[in-house]
Amino acid sequence: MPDIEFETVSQRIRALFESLTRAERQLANRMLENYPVSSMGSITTVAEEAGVSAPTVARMARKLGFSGFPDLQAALRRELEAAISDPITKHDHWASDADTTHILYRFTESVLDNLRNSLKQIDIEAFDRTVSLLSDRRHALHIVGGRITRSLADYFFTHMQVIRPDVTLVASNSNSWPHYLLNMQEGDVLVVFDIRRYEHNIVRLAEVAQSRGVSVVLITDQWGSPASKHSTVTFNLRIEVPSAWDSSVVPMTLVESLIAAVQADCWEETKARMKTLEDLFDHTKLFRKFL
Amino acid sequence: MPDIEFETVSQRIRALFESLTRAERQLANRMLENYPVSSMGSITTVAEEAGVSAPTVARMARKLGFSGFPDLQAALRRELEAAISDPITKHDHWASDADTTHILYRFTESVLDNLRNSLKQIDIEAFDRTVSLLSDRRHALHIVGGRITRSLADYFFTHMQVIRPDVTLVASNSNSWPHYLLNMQEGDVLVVFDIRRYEHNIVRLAEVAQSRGVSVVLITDQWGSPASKHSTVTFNLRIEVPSAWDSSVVPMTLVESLIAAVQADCWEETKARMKTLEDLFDHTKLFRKFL
DNA sequence: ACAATTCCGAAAATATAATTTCAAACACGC
DNA sequence: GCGTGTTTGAAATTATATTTTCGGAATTGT
Repeated sequence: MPDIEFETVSQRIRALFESLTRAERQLANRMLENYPVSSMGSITTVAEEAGVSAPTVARMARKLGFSGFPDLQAALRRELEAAISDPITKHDHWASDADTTHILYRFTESVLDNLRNSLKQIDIEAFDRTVSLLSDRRHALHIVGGRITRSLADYFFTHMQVIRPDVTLVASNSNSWPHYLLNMQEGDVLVVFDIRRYEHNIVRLAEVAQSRGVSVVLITDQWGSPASKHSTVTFNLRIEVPSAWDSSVVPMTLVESLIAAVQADCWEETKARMKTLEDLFDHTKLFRKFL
Repeated sequence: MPDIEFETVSQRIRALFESLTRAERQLANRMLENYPVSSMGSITTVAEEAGVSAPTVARMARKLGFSGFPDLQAALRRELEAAISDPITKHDHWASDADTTHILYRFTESVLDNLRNSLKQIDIEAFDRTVSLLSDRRHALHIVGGRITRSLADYFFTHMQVIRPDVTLVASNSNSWPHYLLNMQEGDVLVVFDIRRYEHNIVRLAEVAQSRGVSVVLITDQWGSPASKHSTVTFNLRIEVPSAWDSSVVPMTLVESLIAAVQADCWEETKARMKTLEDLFDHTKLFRKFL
């Protein structure tokens, strides 16, 4: 039986997380996922599902302050019973307590909404077409973002650079754009990020690029950047959140999905490139491996 | 395993109720009361709580079509898992049925899962504490990221820079870190992004910073960067997705939530700063307004 | 009321779960 | 790199849970 009665097991796991070892953290993560049902089976089952050994589970139970695994389970059952019989069960579950008004909760709800609404509107055709454009190593890829979207462009660039050769990040300072345009060939691809407070220069860049035979992929918001007049494919994403700024979460999700899809398309080459990259890192000792 | 797959245990109990004997009915009633948690303990406990003997419970499990009591329990766990996760998951069929195997769908589902699982684990206290740290204009704020998280750090920096003065983005090239450390005062705040393939240098940076009296806020993954030993607050976020890389969507959501919260805290000052920023943009015509 | 039948739980037998032990693997400081 | 302390799971051990057996109690039909 635990010393401190009013804590839930999940709270305790989170409190002790830092002091847990690798295998224990792996278990902790599994336990918190689908909590608490994922810990309701036998110690063997729980261990297997978390990918650790039974003794690890037993040790964990002790660390959490229980006399053993069965004791922990009993606590979980009591919690579950309380939670289920509680009329306020409707409570969207992941909001542990009465905090539905907390900014973190409202913000996340809003992001979840945006994700669902944006993604269901995306034309799979358009997505696949974009993936082919990005996978085509015969043509160079250029990426550009604006004041805020610069980071997204940078993120996209960092990954694409590993996946394939001939990837350029266009500096966000528009003075040097003519130089970049000079290097864009017919058939090249330009990925443009432009969300509201649309930037005039970016629109012009897209226009010029397209006029020179470059395929323009535009990632913009639900209202649409004027650059869409000059784009081959356009993605309109939801970006509104309870904040003074817009959210880049949905655009980032799209970017990562594209990365995942392109990477799958070019897997053989990407694998080789990643291997080389690893070697380079090892060699230059830029960072050490952990875990 | 039951013959008929689509029935719930409770439905089966009710269907067979008439054919049950006295002791069995007593047990059945207890099982349906506080269903299904009341049947989650050991057979002995369940029997005791229902006021019947263990063999009765075992026989009951067979009557209900299971191979034994453990089999029944497994079925209950599956039911419970489905019942608990469904209301949250709301598989909104936002995809046109056929495409549930498409990478875009799978990726987004995975992101949604990560969001729900990460956010429900965040300690609201820790979040609020971080917001106070970030809102405190008496102390400078430093931000640092690694190879991949650099973009995130940059994104965070871009926004915080507008909200408040004294914000520094620490260059990701570790050669210059001593210079940055030199400028960190006791009481300053350092926000560190470090997700897996943890970077040794970053861990050291956190260590040195903390030893010099700097509050370290660490944003890491579910396994936890070693830097957490040197941090004041740690956020463990889920980053696994069906891709060769990890996802930064959840970290970005946290970053944006923090931005929104800090901005609300410092609203008067932020509003003034945003106004000034607008004027500066107008003046230098760095970009033109649309909409 | 009294067999015949079914039901039920104590106790034994069996199966499974939980814990402990311990040696190999690992991370970490020097 | 090299030794030291920690972590970890396989295997052995112990504890517990589950099932089976079986005789007495309850129920039913006549």
